Amino acid sequence: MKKFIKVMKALSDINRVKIVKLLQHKMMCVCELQTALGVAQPTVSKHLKILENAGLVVSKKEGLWVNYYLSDGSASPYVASMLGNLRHWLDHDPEFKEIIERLPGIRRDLICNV
Amino acid sequence: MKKFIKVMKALSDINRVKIVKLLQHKMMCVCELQTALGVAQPTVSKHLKILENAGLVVSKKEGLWVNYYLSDGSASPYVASMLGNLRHWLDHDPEFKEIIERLPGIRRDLICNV
DNA sequence: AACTTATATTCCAATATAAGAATATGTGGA
DNA sequence: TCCACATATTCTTATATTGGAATATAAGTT
Repeated sequence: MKKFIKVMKALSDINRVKIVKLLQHKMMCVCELQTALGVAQPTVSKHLKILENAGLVVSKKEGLWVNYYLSDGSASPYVASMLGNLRHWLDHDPEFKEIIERLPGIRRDLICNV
Repeated sequence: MKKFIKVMKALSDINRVKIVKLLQHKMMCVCELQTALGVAQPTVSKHLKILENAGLVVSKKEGLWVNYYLSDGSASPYVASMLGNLRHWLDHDPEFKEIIERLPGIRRDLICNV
């Protein structure tokens, strides 16, 4: 029960849903997500923590960066189902398409001082 | 987008999920739901409004009572999918089983002064 | 070790949510 | 019309959530 509510809450925020949709295209670090969403860095970190806690995303520390990926859904059937559905849901939503179109230009080697 | 978030938010509260699970068994009026959940009547009414607004339940006024039913899912694919999944999800959750077991004894002719 | 950079955490303010008490609304019956 | 009842709404309070500024942490570089 708690698990289910956690997943629902995690997907109740537009920025977190945007993160999920973004991660469908490629793994991303915090600063890339920050640029894509246009919010402060701590805000992104906190949203990611909520998503990770719900089992929707996983993180892998790689050097200075922390890369975030969509989870494989093994956390729970709720996660698996929602990630599956979200693979096509909202694809035609203008609010998303705009971000996804900008996505190719959002690269850490342009944002950060690699 | 707004529609999706609305459905997620509606299902982010344990009492509202309980209402959905209860309505899977039979249509219910507010006072029956109130008894099943053990909360104040206005609380139930407000939760029902949120669920109805998300398209998850529908209400039909019948005399003095307002009966609530699960919606047919036509409101959106999100509603259809979530209602479909919730038909089996959480069935074995102890917090739910307890309520569902009490359900046969919760009848408006015993609660209200018909 | 000192410095830089990416990310996480803490703290605070603004806003949203949830709950119940009190009240309003609407319907049926006397 | 007046009353009783089921439900909805309003109001208030307590709590949760969101966001950003400031700060802390961790890793790489020199």
